Amino acid sequence: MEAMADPTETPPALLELTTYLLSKVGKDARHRLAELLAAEGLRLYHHAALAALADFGPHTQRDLAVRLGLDPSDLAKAADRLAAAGWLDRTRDPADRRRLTLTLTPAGAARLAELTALAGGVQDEVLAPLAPAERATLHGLLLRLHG
Amino acid sequence: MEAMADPTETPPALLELTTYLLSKVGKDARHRLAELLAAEGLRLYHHAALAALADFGPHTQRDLAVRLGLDPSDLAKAADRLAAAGWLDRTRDPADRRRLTLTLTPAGAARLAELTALAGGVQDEVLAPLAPAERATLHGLLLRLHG
DNA sequence: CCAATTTCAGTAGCACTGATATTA
DNA sequence: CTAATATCAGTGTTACTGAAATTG
Repeated sequence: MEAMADPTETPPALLELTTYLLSKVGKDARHRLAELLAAEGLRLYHHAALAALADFGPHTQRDLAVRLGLDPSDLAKAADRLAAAGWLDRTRDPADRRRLTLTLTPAGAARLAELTALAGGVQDEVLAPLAPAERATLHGLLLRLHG
Repeated sequence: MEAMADPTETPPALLELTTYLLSKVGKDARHRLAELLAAEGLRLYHHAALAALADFGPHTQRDLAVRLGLDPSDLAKAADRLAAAGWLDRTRDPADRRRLTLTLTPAGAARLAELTALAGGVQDEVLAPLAPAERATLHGLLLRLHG
């Protein structure tokens, strides 16, 4: 007796495209983390913003938008959210009163650690099919593509 | 003299996350192909729909939506576009007149070949930093994650 | 009367545009 | 007066929701 065809099977022509797999797997990973963050009223770029402030120190809003590839108008809203939660301080630059400087607070650093742990959990799920050495290989290849 | 810090550099904490890289690289690949397709008035799911019909034969709209993970209402519009271009035939199932069966036309098969070539070109760009053997490794790992 | 398929209309989230106020 | 920064309001696209029409 012949096996029933899987009605959700992806077309082989697409599975042969590495870019299709990249897009699909990446979307899935992003979606999973976004769902967890949404449950706490946060978005992926909130995490990215906190990480950037932790790794590179204080930024003006403009500089942070450039670094993260976000629109300045969208970052303004994100900074509102993060400042309201007490995770960053927003202070006028005395030398140039147009600029707002964003600085991570200790509470923000603590929150960042939690979000990073959350992201790590999602990563363990997504990469579960791979052995540790394979994960390292994948990571190295993706780093080269990201550059 | 110390080198100037790159103001667009990604936070290391994010670069250490494989899921971040997957999401970012995947988004970039999808975006590039989507732009090329948009220039011809097409979306990624148009390509996927044609590929599914070529690989698995005729589908009802319902079945095709399930296979591609699209919403049936969105697929209806996509089928409109593809039928209007003559790339698929839409016929009522005589046995169940609720169902519309989608069948790829020769013109649709020809168009699919063009779109696949387009996708291959994007893939060559995206994967340019990798040697052929590395591309094969990446592809194999992504296939395991996709399952 | 209920369920499945297709289709249309409308909603929420997200990236982007344009315009404005403030300051250099 | 021009340019830069931050902010606000609005647009277009995408994915999703709800409902209607047809048929089983």
